[in-house]
Amino acid sequence: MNKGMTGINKAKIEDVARNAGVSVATVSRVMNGLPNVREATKKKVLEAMKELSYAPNASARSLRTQESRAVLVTIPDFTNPFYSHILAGIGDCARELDYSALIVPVESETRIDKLIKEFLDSKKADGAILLGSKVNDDWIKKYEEKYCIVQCPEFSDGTKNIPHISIDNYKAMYEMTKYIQSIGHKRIALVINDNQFVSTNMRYKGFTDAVNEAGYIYDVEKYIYRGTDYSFETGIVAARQLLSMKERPTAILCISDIMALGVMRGADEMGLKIPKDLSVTGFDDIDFIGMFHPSLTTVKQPCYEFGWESMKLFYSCLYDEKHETEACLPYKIKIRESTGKID
Amino acid sequence: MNKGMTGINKAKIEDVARNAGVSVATVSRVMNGLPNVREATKKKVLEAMKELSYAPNASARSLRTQESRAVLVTIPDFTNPFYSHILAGIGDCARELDYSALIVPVESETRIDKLIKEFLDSKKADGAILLGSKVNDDWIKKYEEKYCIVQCPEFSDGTKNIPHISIDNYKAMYEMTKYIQSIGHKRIALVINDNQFVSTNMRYKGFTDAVNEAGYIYDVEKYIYRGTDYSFETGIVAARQLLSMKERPTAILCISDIMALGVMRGADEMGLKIPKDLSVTGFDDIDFIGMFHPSLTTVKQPCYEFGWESMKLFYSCLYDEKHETEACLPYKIKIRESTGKID
DNA sequence: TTGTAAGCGTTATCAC
DNA sequence: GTGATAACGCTTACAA
Repeated sequence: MNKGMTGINKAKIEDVARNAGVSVATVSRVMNGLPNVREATKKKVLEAMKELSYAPNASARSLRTQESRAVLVTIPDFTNPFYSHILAGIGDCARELDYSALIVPVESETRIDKLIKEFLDSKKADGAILLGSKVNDDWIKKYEEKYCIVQCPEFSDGTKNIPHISIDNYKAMYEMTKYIQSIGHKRIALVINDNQFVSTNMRYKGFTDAVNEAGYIYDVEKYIYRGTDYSFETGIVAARQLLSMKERPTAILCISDIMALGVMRGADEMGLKIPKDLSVTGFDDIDFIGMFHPSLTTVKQPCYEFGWESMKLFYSCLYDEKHETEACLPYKIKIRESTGKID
Repeated sequence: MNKGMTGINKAKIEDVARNAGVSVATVSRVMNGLPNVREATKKKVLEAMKELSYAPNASARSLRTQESRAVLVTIPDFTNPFYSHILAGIGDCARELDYSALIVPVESETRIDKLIKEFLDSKKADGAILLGSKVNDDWIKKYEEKYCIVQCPEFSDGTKNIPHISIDNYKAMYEMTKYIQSIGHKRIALVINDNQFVSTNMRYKGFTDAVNEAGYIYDVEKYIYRGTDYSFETGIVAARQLLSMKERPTAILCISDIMALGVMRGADEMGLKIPKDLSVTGFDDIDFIGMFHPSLTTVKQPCYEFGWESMKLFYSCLYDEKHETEACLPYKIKIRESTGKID
């Protein structure tokens, strides 16, 4: 290294000790707020530290204490706005707890697997927060005993006892469906996908239960469109298909906002007005849907809190003897212009 | 710590050495790919490492080598999609170079200042990549000699000699304006803001130079709206004001996509059709503008590459005796539906 | 080609 | 209350 090598003239604990006329042990005690240091001594040390603008060496400390005070965060897709607020929450909370977040983009399960091994075994991080775990990511169990792992806001099926943060996806979708029914809709469609997220399954169940309870439609499945992703294009295609049924739905519920925007576009192409001819709902309440017209009725997920609470839970797992293993955060149904009454 | 404390039974270099029947020095040589190791010895060591699933302790290594192999990345706003691809680029390249990215959200200059001091002085990171530096962030100079700092894609005025990555904002806006003129527009407006980014100033100059050269309007400033941010709302307000002038502009250029979307909304409210009555352009080409109608003509910034190249430049600053101090990446003007000919 | 040993900057266990 | 000093796990002269 060229620069940074300049660390040569950086003050170390020994320098502070000499400058304050005490031993390194005392300096260490002051730094770490340990008891049994006379007030006058403490003051001397603090002054010496300031004078030398001393900063303790993180590696030395980690080596000695066996903790890195860093957390590995694996993120499937940086460009998905859904994760942005989560990262912000993790980042802010980590800072508060004096932890560093090592945020690493990963696309495949095998890569996450390797990454965890690499970062945790080498003690670059004390544990991990995994964003977007798939239902069958059972390999996570391997690490569960050795390390502190938090999953957010998805979690794998075989790891329910591993700490995780989420909302009650079942209840959210159930409630949304009930709301749509309450304003008169009977033929209600669902746009979903075949990914491996636990949230998808839960939302599906919430929807079908609500529909079946109402008893309006006999074959729920006829009104379910399954895409392969959460995309705008999938939404368009879904709308085209669902809206050309002979008995077309009067409401289309989507498991993502982006899909819902696609559905609205598809409906628009077919000359349908929202919400007069069709009600549409999304899921997530991502930032930029505020720029669309009509504004979208959706389920607001507490993304920033997802992040913040994940970090807190992570910390608690590491340091508290007794700690929660999961947290279910409150969501909020946001009723806006894209849904309306049926006469 | 509860877990992670389990590091007790982790293999260390000494264990590998014993297991392979060699000294720790030899194991270290093998690990680091140093020459002068007999092939047979190397094989023995590699086997022992695998058998014990040995992972070198990062802190010990950092302490000894005086390098953390981590880079601090300060990001003003996680939720701004513009930064997402940059982070992805940094993350991927860092991984390639075996570096960790410590991504920290920061809102104020003073906090960045503190953060740099804290992370670099304590050797948590070997240097920093600063996202979104303001023109007058001259405090950065303090660190320039001691540490490797890269700015991207904005940079402060007094630090032009400090490594940075960007596009030629002047040229991009100049070209865009020329294009708009080439399709017949004479009264061209600009929506800008009073932030402290160097890119804003450059785009402003590019615009005014192009307009003045053409000589269509005498008072360029009359057609410039200055907001306080890059927001959708600012775009709406700008449109309302600009479009109610007695000689209203036939084209409105914006320095961000979001603002341009706002302008389109504002124009829509006033009953104007795009591009028949008004041409609109944005800047950035952020992902989700693809979902808007009409599709937006804009300047595509190479965000992922911004990130990737920043990381490469950072690395090069650290390890290459001779290295570039800046990189100007190619942008691309994307002509879509929001701009059209004037008869 | 390989081994020995010093040292990186802390923390923590003893003495005093 | 305070001070020596032995780790923590690695890299790297220097010796062999």
